[in-house]
Amino acid sequence: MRWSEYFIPTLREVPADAEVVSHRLLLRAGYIRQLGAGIYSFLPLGWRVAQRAMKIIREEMDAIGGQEFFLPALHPAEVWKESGRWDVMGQTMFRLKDRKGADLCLGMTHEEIFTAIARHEIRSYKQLPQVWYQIQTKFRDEERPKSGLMRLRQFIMKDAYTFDVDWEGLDRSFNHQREAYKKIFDRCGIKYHIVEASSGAMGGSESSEFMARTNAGEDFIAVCENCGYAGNLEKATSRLPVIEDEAGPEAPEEFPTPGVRTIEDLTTFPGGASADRQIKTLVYIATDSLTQETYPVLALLRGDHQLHDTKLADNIGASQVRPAHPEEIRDLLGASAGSLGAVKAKEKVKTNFRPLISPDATSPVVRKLKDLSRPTRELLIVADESLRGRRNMTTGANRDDHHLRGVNIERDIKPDQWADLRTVMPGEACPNCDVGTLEVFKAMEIGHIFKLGTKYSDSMGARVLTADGKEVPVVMGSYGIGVERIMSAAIEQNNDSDGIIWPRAIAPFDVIVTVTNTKDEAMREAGERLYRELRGAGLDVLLDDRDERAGVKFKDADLIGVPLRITVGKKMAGGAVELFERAAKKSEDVALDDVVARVQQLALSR
RNA sequence: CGGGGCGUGGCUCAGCCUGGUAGAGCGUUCGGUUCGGGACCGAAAGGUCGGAGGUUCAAAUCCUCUCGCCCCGACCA
Repeated sequence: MRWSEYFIPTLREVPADAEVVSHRLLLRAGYIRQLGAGIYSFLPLGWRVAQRAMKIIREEMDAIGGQEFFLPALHPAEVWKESGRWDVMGQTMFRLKDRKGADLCLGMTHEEIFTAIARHEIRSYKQLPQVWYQIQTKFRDEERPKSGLMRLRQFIMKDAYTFDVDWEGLDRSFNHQREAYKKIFDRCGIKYHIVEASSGAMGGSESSEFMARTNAGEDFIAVCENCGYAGNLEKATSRLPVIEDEAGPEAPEEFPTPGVRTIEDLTTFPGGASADRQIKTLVYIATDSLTQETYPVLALLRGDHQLHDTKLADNIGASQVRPAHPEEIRDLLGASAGSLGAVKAKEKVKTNFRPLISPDATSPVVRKLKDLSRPTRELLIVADESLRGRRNMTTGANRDDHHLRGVNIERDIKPDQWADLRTVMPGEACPNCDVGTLEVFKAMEIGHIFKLGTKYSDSMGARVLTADGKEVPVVMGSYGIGVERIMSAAIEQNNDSDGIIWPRAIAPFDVIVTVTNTKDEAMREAGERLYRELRGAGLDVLLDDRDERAGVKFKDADLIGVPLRITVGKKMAGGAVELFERAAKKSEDVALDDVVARVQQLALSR
């Protein structure tokens, strides 16, 4: 392309709304423009990058036997009602009605649609496995779209689905996808970690996220620098030193602790205890993911540990959990936060305890309409694994300004459930190897692969006959990659104060030829010749033939981030041009006749 | 949805508190000088001050409502 004819509206000034680097640079370099919150237009440069990323994805999907489909983005409600997700997806789903008043939605993912095809057409194990994928626009009414292309309401996703006759087949399919994902992100020049993750609303047994390290990310992951263990903080664990407790008294002893409200207060209170010898008691209100009942939960942790509420929700089978309000706590246990404990807590709970209800499930706003809320199930007590076997601990007495010492967890509390509830902290020991410690940092989810199992085939009736004639639900997997997130992550990880530094494979052009002075006949002709020859060699070339000052062209070239720049300028006198590598900031002089070979050598090493 | 912020030429912003002729820089156009890291001089075009209503002799400015966008939180395959 000739820059003089190509639409690349670069911006000298930083758009006010752009916060993160990738957003700023995509706007400034003329790749995208915003249409609304979380809705962006790709400009020609941006669309080139997206297409390059999609090409890589297609190649790797096809390489593992993937077959590309193209499914509708507009879905009748029926399929979603069948799987049960019409209700589960809540406000995040864009919903609309047609002229007849029928419910429709815009697809936020396509498990239902692919499953609907599979159940009609696939009857026998002989037709399996199948690997189906598409690259499609998805719609999600995010409550808070943000950070440019990182959290969008409309975005492009590659979603793949595998169908197998059994779980062993799923394991194989899952691994194929996993390997393909590695190749895709490697080729896109993105550094990432594969982490265990919570499968959330997708359902299923196991999932791995591909996380690109960047401070613009929204997730935290823990990574062992020694063995490579990595986990989303929703799942990550660590190894703690064992604590040996003294035996302590026969039974808990209550003692007055006037003014003590926090773990910290109690560590300094005479007769108190260090934080790791305290039991922290947190009151949560959980919503059961199946029955939608709400009920109170006591989450027990060591005093110096932090609860991770996704872990709590996952472990107790809740669709959501929220901290109880002060009046709920008092209502439930008869004391205020600061004096709470689980010893004999169940005896204290009034049978008519009712949580406050919120106007809708996702709203943190709670109305005082207790009379309308339903009576709840019994109190559930869940204790973090790190408390197992602990004794002679100190905790609240469920009486304001009083605590208990000498508490033996198994003897005095008998939790209903043990679970991993605590948030991993940086510097803790790796759970997977003997020597490593964990680092915790921010990352962006660029891909997610799930073993769905039979969740959708069960609910939607996708069954096949096995070799021995039995009818079984198809075992499914689902695998997503966010195309825009590849772009964002690549930029977040590869930029400098001058602009974007594209990894070669997804750069909009392989090389830019900058003619410093287009009024100079010799320079212009050399530029034209290189443009012709480089394209002839199969390269994507951008010729900067604008009538602009050299400085402007250099700035723009750096900003849009093309990996190689050929400067046709004053060195033409000696028959040479300058070859500049954007990433390394290195330049070399190359004779005009050698340019094509040299560029090919550099550009095709991608 | 809770909290905060912002809507003024294409972009970045000032003006608003204390009501009285709508401004600057960048960009754009034209002329000239310059020409390898976002040049300089001169001239010009370009604005329903997000929208509606109200107060007032008079509203970008004060009040009410509303729409949009951004940030933090909550939430999120």
